[in-house]
Amino acid sequence: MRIATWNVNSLTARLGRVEEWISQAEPDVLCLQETKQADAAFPHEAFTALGYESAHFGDGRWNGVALVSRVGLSGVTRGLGHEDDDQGPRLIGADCGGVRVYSAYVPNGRALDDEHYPAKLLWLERLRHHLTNECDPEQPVAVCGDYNIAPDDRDVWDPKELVGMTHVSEPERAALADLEAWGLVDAFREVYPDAGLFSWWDYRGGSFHRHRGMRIDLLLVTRMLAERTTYALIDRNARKGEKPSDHTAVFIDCDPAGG
DNA sequence: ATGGTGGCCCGGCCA
Repeated sequence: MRIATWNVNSLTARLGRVEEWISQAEPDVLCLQETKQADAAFPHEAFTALGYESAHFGDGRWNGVALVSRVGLSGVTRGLGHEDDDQGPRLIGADCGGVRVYSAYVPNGRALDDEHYPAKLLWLERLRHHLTNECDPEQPVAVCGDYNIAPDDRDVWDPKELVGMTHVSEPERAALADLEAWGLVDAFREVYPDAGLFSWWDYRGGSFHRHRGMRIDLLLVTRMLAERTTYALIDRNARKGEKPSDHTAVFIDCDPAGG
């Protein structure tokens, strides 16, 4: 079972690239972030034509997350299930082929002294509570998306340039560690220990060609799913060519039913 | 050098 995640930075602008990538990579489940669409604008029929079901959670200009699956899609939940979930449509979950899959778009903290920074930490804490309430860490669960956190210094082009900035701060990394303490594993990192493997590159200043990026798009999976993961890839090709997103697609291959 | 690129939708916000 191939599970992929991709922050597409507007699905309206990226639909052609997404259709092309699905046809070529053939994911079983694709988690999308930053669709920047209202539910009524989401192109379900484009995915139907490729043999996929889809579910979306979005309200217009900002944020927006979706699940696209060819192995079933049921039990859809939208949001954090918290009455003060006021940071926009950033989480959608569903049962896909025996795995509870979530597409998550973690808020960007902007800067350590910005009000959005504690809001980001709060959102991550609410995500952990939501998972605790809704899921069993002994079952196959995959929480995939744009975390806007580089888990450690291997995941940024130059840690020295990022001291004091968001995405690398100790509290953000501690929030990620809290999710891992609940029972999640960074599946890509289990396969590749190398530094310099990135999933996002700024549009500005030729960052992609200069290898100035970060690995902030993560597939966090429960232990049993991590143990059944056979392959992982950051598909850099999706960051190349005409009108790319600033993120590329990342996927794992796993066998949730097998050993 | 306090910029730069790209998406929203057309001035300014957001990443």
